[in-house]
Amino acid sequence: MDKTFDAAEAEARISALWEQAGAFRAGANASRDDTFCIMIPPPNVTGSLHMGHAFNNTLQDILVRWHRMRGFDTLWQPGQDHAGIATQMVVERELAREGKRRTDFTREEFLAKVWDWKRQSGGTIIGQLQRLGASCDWSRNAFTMSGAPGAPEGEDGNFHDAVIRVFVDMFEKGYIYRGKRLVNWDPHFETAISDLEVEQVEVDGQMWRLRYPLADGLTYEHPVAWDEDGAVTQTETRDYLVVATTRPETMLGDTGIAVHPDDPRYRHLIGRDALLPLVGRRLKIVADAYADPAKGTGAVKMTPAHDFNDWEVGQRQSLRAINVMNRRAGMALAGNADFAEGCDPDAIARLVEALDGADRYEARDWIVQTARAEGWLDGIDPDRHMVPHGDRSKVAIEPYLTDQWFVDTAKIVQPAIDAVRQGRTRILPESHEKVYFHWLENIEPWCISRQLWWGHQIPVWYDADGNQYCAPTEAEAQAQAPGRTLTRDADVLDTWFSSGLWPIGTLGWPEDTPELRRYFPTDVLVTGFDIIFFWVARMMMMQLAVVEKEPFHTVYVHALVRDEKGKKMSKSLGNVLDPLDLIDEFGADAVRFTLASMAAMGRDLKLSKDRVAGYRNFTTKLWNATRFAQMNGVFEAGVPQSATPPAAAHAVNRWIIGETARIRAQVDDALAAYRFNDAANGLYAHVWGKVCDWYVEFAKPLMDGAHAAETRATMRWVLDQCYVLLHPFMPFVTEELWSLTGPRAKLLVHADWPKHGPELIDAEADRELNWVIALIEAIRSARTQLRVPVGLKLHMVQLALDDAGRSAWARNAPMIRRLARIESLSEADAPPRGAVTIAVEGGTFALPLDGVIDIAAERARLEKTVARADKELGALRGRLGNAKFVASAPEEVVEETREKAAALEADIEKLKAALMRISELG
RNA sequence: GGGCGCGUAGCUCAGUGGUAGAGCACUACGUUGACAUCGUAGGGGUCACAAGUUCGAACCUUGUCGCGCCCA
Repeated sequence: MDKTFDAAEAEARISALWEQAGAFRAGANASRDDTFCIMIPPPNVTGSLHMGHAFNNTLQDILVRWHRMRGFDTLWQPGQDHAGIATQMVVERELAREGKRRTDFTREEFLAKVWDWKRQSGGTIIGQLQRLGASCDWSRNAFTMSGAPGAPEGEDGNFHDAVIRVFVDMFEKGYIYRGKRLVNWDPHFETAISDLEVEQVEVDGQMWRLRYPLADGLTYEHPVAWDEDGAVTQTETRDYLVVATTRPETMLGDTGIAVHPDDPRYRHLIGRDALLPLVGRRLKIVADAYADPAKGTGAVKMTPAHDFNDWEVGQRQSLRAINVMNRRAGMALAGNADFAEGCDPDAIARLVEALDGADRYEARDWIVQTARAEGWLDGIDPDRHMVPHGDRSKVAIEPYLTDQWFVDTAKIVQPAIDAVRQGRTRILPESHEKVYFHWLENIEPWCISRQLWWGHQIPVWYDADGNQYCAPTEAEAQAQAPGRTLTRDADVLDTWFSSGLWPIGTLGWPEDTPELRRYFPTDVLVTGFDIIFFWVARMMMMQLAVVEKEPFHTVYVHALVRDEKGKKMSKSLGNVLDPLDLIDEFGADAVRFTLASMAAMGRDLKLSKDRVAGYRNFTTKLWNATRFAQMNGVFEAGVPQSATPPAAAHAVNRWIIGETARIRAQVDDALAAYRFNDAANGLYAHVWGKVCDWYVEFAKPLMDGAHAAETRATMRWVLDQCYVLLHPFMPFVTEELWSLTGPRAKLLVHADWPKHGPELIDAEADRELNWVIALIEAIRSARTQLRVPVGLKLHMVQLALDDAGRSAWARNAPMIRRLARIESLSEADAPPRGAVTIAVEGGTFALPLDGVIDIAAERARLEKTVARADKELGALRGRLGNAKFVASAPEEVVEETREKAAALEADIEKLKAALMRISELG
């Protein structure tokens, strides 16, 4: 064996080995009826692996490998999401390089280009997940557009069928409708997007105050001076209202002005009119509590077609909604009958001339300048406010009035709420349940139509009268409309509509496949909280609406590796951490182990490269423990290799066997509770802190002599257990070590997970080895502090020792002597002159160092130790002296405290005696 | 404005009532039958602050300060 594990060389080879063996196939290694199924959160087909993916998939892989090794019939279903906008964007960008636009092609031609792109670049993330070691059943890789019309060969799954079936099903149940509503319109992609795809961005903008004249000679009194108590002392008469807006360009669509019904300034104006500057449209002044008298002038202009709040007010107050924009957020004025209605034709002509087709921001400038020139600009205030932006396009979203398809979420939300409320699906950590409930209980209709080409085209046809025919195929739609000419709705469905069906769609639904019967409902969903609404809640609603079952019993919501762009990371590290770079540098095992060890529930993780390096060192440590074993004949043919531990006689061997049983239970408990960090950290402490630091050292002197055979057998078993238990976390190095350490019936990926329990723990061996370790540590500590040369072997005197100590010494003397560098031991009643005292449970030893040690240093050492012990004893006695403590604390706590105090007292006594002696010397 | 969360060693973080831990970093020493990607020993924290509950609080309650995220 080399001195280190060559991850770069081994990982590809081992990946290929697993793949060849079909090790990840659904049901591989199954030895029982229980199934375990995880659906991968499908990454975008445009995506490449970032830290969030690495984290998410590491956790899934740990669960999957753990279950597979335990014999569950396991399926980890992989796949990608077609990512409508993102993918169309990527392909359009490529076309733009050739100076072409999407609209230069027919829809079919364009879609063929998207499929081409998908074939060439869409598999990137699969290869990256494989580098991470993700043990998905890649033979079942799914895609949310598979089977769509125009899909090339090799994309012939039936996901499209599932999506269309669900749409038709939900349409027929009345869960889906088409309606004219305000939607979030992305003027860059020229499509509607859902609320969730909108980001609020705070921008420094301005608030423009505009004067709208009152019609018919109306006036009102506007306060201009106040007294100390805020009462108005002076007013001025105005024949105009001042309204404030951050978006002057929308004023062309104004159809009213809202004032608060109780606002005394305006009460007499309610029901009367103001006049819209520029065009002279009469604006009804309406009373609506939406207008806040304390904000601005208390009069708010209403633009129902271009603002969500105004739309609500408009609905209540029967205001017209006039759309003055086109799909690109330019002004749409020419031939706009709604806009022209009731306005002065000359004014309309002027505006068409000046603004028709102008971009919204140009229109804003023109309107502000004109207002200033014409004297109705009242003023400008700087204003910091939130502006909605498209999460993909990064341009400001327009509330836009169009016909769109909606899921009437109110009708399907309740079962999704009940499922979690009643515990059929559990969300971990629980704090996220609140978020889930809050969103679902306040759910808005879900806009599912997108004005894109890449996606599942809506299965609805219209006749000349606009009647809707919803059916899975054109023929079936036609059958509903005999003799009529039908045209299909051009829009496609929101990508999340299809990924909402991921659990059933990937398993073959609507067909009744064996996989669907076997693996659905699935078990656990592992995902980041950023898509609880996008995906988790919608999957819950849709699965319940379609197949009336919860798609999974547990949702494990992990924290985010924040700042993908590295803002926070750059502070400490100076750059972004790319998981693939990290894998190149440290190996996939180290990256995975790092992520697992930091996966404390509900807390973000900030990765540091040092930490990854530390876990790379951990793989080396395990590697070298194996290397030691190999050099000492542990893997020779004569040494039994077994899943059950050898019947060992020596306490050292019995002890480490018990420790192994402990860590196995600890790992299982931690994983069952999704405490990945506890499992990983426990394994780290076991392998490094127990096996390498102590057991391997203890074993060295045992490699010859009476216990040689059982020690080799024990070490073989203990290391095997390390490989098995670590495998879900570090699959590559463990698989490699498994193959290097003897002929094996199966790959490690399919090795049996141990079931051993507390019966392997030998309490006596445990006590004995803990005593031995404490003694060695005490001697080492004393030696270092007294600057005894490391290489110097010392004689030691046993002053007093109880029976347990004596037999522990007898059995473990070679280990103690070796690790503490003790040459010989003699007994005496009193310590020799100038000796250093070593106090352990049940006894005292002395190291005669007259002439070798610094008396003052030893006195300082003892004083420090005594002071520390005294302080602790004081605290313990304080507690024991408190009658209330003894009365109210649990008995075992009191008893434990008493024992601790007694042990400390004994220690202190010994140390003080030693201190007396040393003081006499100097 | 509402909600959630965080503030523990120099750094990154564990720790859900019994008196504080890990890794890294740091200091000293070190070629002891695998490992310097290592070993041994060590230094370092009034657990943000304040009040309360309790025999006992990093942990529970309330408030304050600071920070982050989500939603309006």
